[in-house]
Amino acid sequence: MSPRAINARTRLLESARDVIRAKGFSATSVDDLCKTAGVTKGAFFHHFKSKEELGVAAADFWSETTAALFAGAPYHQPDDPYDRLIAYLEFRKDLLAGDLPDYTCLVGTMAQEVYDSAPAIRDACHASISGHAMTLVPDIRAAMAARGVSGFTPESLALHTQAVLQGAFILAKSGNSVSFAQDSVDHLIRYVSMLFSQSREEKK
Amino acid sequence: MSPRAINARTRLLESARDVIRAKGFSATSVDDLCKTAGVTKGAFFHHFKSKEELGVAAADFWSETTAALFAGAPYHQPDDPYDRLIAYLEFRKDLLAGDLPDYTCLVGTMAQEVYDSAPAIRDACHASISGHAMTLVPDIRAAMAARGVSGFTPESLALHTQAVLQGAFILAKSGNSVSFAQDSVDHLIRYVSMLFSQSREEKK
DNA sequence: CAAATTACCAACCGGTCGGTATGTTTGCAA
DNA sequence: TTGCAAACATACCGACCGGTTGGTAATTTG
Repeated sequence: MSPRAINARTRLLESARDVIRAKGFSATSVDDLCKTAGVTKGAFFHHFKSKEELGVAAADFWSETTAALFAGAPYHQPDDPYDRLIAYLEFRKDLLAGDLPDYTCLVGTMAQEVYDSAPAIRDACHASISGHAMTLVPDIRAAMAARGVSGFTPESLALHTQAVLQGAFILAKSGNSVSFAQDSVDHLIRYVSMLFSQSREEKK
Repeated sequence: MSPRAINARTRLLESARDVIRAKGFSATSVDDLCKTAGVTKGAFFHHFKSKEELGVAAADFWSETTAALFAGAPYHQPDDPYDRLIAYLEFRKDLLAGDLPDYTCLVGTMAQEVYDSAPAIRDACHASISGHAMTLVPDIRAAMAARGVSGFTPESLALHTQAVLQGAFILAKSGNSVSFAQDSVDHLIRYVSMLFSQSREEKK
């Protein structure tokens, strides 16, 4: 790929990431993206055969960049799987900074909009959310085993953390304040810490 | 208001409720709504001065109809506030039936899309979510007092339940399966039951 | 009952949408 | 140097968008 190609295609994907998070997928026009990326419409349709294909590519791009972000994050350092899980949630809470469109989730936003009109985008969004959740499963499974916790699957708890985060974004958007999201993540952290607390044998 | 008016305006709001939940706000055209409601575009702009005003009216309509639904629901019957709270969550889980667009939340869908392009709609959505959440606060507060639970506000827990539900809808849509939502509500019920379990004094 | 108001309609408007047709430029290989 | 494909740019299209128009029919009001 030539240097020019890297710039145009990548800049379009970065523009999609930013503009779609702010305006939504449907309300974002191809011209919007071209203008933001500083390319022409011809370049757009050279790299993506349709707006829908860009949506899929944007979801995949999101998967890759967020995977790199989380892989390099410090929450993997604790030795205990449970501590790593809590550190992950604290890390997610710390990410709730800056302007609203900067910390919300591209694929959560898109999935809601296109789930019945663009199945390909929806599937890419699901793969992104689910794929990220699955990175938590080994630690959840190990923590459950180490502390004798049962009654649910590791996968369901991993997905539940993502559900809380997605819901927290919606509350933050509608209420126009990040504090709604922070409060919900606090409840999630409390839930996980209670799930794995040593005194669970006390439950009736 | 004349019979004719009731029909056209209400049918437009009902169409908005159904079509927007399926396609999203931006992707829903005024012509779509008119065709679904069986009225002309002139009638649409007679009742609503803009598409945005319809969005606000649809959010308000949603608030009213869901308030009536929950007011008449059976989860208010238990004598204990905690039991009522659990019954509410079970009721929400029972509502997860039928096709996806039938049980998802109109205002959660809209808020995500329009939060920076149509503040009036966003505020109406927030009022709807928040207003419904606040109906849970008295029971949460009473349950906290009765069982000596503290460490968070009743309001934050009420909003957290809505965050989980909104996030559950996103997972259900992206994964195209209601089971994702049901699993998350199960985790929420487990969280609430642990919060108010009698053995909480065991916590370290 | 006449006047005013509301409810509604069909046709239409300027503008924007996603997408295409047809170039021109660039980088690289032979 | 030339050939050639990929990487862009320009100009444009038909369809559709939200919204407006001028008008008619029904209802309410004094």
